[in-house]
Amino acid sequence: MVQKEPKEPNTPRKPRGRPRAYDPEQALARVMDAFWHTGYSGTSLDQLSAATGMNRPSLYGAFGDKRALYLTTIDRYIAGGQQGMEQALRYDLPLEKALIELYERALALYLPEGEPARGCFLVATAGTEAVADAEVRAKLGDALRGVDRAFEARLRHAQKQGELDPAADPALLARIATGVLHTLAVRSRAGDARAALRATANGAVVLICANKPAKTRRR
Amino acid sequence: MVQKEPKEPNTPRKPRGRPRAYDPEQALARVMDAFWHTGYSGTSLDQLSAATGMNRPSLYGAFGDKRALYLTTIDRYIAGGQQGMEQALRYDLPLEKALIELYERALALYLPEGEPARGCFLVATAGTEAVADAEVRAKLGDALRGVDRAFEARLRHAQKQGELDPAADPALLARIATGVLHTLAVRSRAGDARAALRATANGAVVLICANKPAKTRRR
DNA sequence: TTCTTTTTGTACCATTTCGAAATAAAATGC
DNA sequence: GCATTTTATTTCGAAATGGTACAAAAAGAA
Repeated sequence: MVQKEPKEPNTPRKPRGRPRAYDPEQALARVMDAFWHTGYSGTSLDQLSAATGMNRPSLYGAFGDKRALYLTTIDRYIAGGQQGMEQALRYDLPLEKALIELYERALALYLPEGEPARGCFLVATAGTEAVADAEVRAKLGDALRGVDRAFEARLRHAQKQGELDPAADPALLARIATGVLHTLAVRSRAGDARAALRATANGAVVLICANKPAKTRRR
Repeated sequence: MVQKEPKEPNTPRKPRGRPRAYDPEQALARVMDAFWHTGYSGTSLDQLSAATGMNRPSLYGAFGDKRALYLTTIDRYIAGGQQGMEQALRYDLPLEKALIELYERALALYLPEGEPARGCFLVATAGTEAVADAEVRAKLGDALRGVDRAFEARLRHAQKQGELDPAADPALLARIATGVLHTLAVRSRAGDARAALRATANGAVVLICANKPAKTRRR
């Protein structure tokens, strides 16, 4: 299943049959963009075909039917999101800076330069399908909990570093922090400007970090 | 266009032709439920027909095409939401109680007893269509700003009452408060349990109301 | 009763959509 | 060169979808 690139000096053996004319990774990215734009139900196989340059049978052969293709893009997005969060939630910076960095990256993802605002792929597409599709719902739930956990770990770290009141509840603050991502996701798709979203995020960061240790707290 | 009910002693004149076999209000409610469940693109006219008991031509005659019907349900939801917020954001209660009351009502809406969780109609359906449909996007944006304004007005009131630090930023706190609704909307569709959502909401209320006036703040 | 008005219900149509079969093409291994 | 393997392209077909035409039905008006 996994295909080594010819770049790799390992297993330079070429596969047997006709080489594929597309890059699966790139095709998946295009598919994801299409779903991102018009949602799962709102995107036809023809649109996916046009977006990838592959025709329908190739699409089908490579990734299975429409739903399987969608589930694959979900996994892809979740994997990328986890990686992005790890990179953004800088443990070597003060909590406040790290959170601001993360939200800044989220905004870059939700509002790509020059393109229409698209928000969060999961919130915008999986959120819609989640009620009628248990598997999508499960993936969405797992992803959300993963984000919560990443925030919580970072907040616990800050708490140990003395940046956060020992009495603060990292699990709760984490869910709030995730919630800020959700509202950014929703609002960006609703047409809110980048500056407004940034102001909301920055304000939320102040609020989350306001649980300073008692010493520093008094004004 | 507007039809007086025979209940009204005013204009008891019955309309001219064959009486309609459905109640438009109830039909719209059923249509909204259907869209709520599977989204705009994911819901076919046949499903709407089945949900309302009306056949397609009647649906078309009464509300126009599918998109017009959807836009009507959006307006309906927004109107109901505004009314619900006014009722929930009790000005006669302490801010904290009022916010908890509001989130409790939101949860009742997002997780109806005995039925599958459905979240917020706008976030779940309009959010998906918003990128490709400017009119939906505009309605969604207006609705979000309306919620923000309602929260902000309530927070300003609390500030005047001395419940909130005069230095607090009601506009910002309002956007956070709306954001809590957004995360409840997303998480409920992702399958989160009511208790977990309630805990998140209550915790957020504490955070929002933490901007107590200086006198009360110490501790 | 008969006519008019409005809604309903059946049937229909054009298009889209998803999927699959069949065939052609491009590469490797022998 | 020929067989084999894998992918690409064309084509087809069944079902679903959104929308509409038209006659029957149910009411009031004349």
